[in-house]
Amino acid sequence: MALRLYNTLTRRLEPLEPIRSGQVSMYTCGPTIWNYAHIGNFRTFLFEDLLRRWLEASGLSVFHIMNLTDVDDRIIREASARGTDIRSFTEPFARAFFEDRDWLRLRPAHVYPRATDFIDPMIALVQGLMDRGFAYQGEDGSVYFAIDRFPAYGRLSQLDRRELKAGASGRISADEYDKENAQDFVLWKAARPEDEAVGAAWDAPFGRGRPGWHLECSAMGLALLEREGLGPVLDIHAGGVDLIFPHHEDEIAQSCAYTGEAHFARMWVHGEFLNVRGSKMSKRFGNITTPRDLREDGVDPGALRLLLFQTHYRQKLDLTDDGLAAAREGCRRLGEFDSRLRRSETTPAGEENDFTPWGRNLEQKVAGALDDDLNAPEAVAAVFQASRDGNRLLDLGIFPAAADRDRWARLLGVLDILPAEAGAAAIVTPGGGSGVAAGALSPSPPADPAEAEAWAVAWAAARAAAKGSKDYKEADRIRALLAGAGWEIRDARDGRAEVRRVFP
RNA sequence: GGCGCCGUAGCCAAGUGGUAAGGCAGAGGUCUGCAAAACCUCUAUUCGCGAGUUCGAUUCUCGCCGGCGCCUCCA
Repeated sequence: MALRLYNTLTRRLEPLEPIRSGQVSMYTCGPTIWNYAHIGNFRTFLFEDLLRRWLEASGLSVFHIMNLTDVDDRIIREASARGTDIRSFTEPFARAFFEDRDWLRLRPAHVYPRATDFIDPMIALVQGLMDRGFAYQGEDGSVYFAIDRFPAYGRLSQLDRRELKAGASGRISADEYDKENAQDFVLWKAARPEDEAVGAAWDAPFGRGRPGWHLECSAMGLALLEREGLGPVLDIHAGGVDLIFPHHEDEIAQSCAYTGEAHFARMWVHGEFLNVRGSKMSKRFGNITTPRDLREDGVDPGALRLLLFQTHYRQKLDLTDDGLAAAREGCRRLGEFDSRLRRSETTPAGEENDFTPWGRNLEQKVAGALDDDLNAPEAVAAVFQASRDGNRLLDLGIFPAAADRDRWARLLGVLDILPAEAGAAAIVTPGGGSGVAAGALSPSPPADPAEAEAWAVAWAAARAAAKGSKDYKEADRIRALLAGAGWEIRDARDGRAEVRRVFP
């Protein structure tokens, strides 16, 4: 394992050195399930997926936690407006999130803790912080974290070096709560009638209320680490750049003040934002794009993964139609090569040919790139290069050994950027047709998929016969007819032809 | 006001103190009856602009111009 990652905590590339040899604990901040997660959220999840996969491909055993935030202001507001409770309101969005996750081929985390299932650990954490003097109760009944009692506060975001402009973001009114210091953050929010109405209030020794957002991740992370016997410190904590401050800063303060450890996570990694056509996704701009939107537009998840991996995770990325189109074409090409490689003849094991260095080279390039702070664009470049070189070797009649194929499959399995719909091909041999005369075939395909394939194959055979008698006009007519119905014909050099369904 | 990021071919995007990966698009070619697919060749003497350090800078430093993010519950 030679993976180096950019650690936000030190602002340097650092080798990943797991606390327990061979094992990595990873916590990634998940979605707030108040709506459909958008493609920006998923860009972060996608880079985390690559990290997860690369750790596993490197032989590490990963314990991956992703939380679902199912109680917050927006959820309460929306549940309230619909006259329902927060659980019923969030449930469909949790399901939608898992659907989108699967569509984008994200490897499922080992646990998806929901905030409302971890109220007890949260209360214990707040109580512990109060007992240790890090937290106090305001006159409004809410409990706050006193940042001036935690000297390390600001280390992650370099807050000690910055001057805060109160309310600069315009997102929060500074005097909404009763705090000692304007920068103190809330751990436990005293219950309001609106909270009670939607089931967002719980009893606690310090008063009825609900958890603050930052508290959730600390409490769930620590509780799950303990349950798994993994100690009080995470190896990796990841999220989007916007979470550095205040979310992750606050998590560190709460967790470390509670455990007494120097770190909540040794390595903090953050992914950059995805913009859509030049601007940040926001309701105001009406440019929220979700995976389901893209799916409806016929975007292939493999192409989308390819597109996002063609830019480094710490670089801003603009999602555009041109980019999607380009990725779709690149993805198609990789898919063509992949199926060609799978179907090719094989060189016996132990016999070396030009495919042997091909495989070694691919492996070395991809591993080198991913080890270097997850340089996916470079890994993708190596994959394209291998696909071109591989096609050339196959053109020359040089075939891969099983080991070469396995290498390709394993490395592609890490990136997972092949198209979803490959379009199985049926081979038509001249003379081996069904014997059905072209005149007897229907010009339009049957609805049933299996019958449609038989129909296409029969037409292809008829075309082969026409070609055999040099009736090119008829052959071209049939090819056009099939194309119109969504079937593509490719003639091979040996006179055989392939028919395959084309997915638009 | 504070902290920070970015500006590389028509578009997207890696990268290095020693002279520019990869993808898409485009042009020509090989193969083919013609296509498709695949492959080959070509497409930035140049990395926003200016100055400095250096034998040498796209890569380091400073300034400028342009775009962007965070600054208390947004991935």
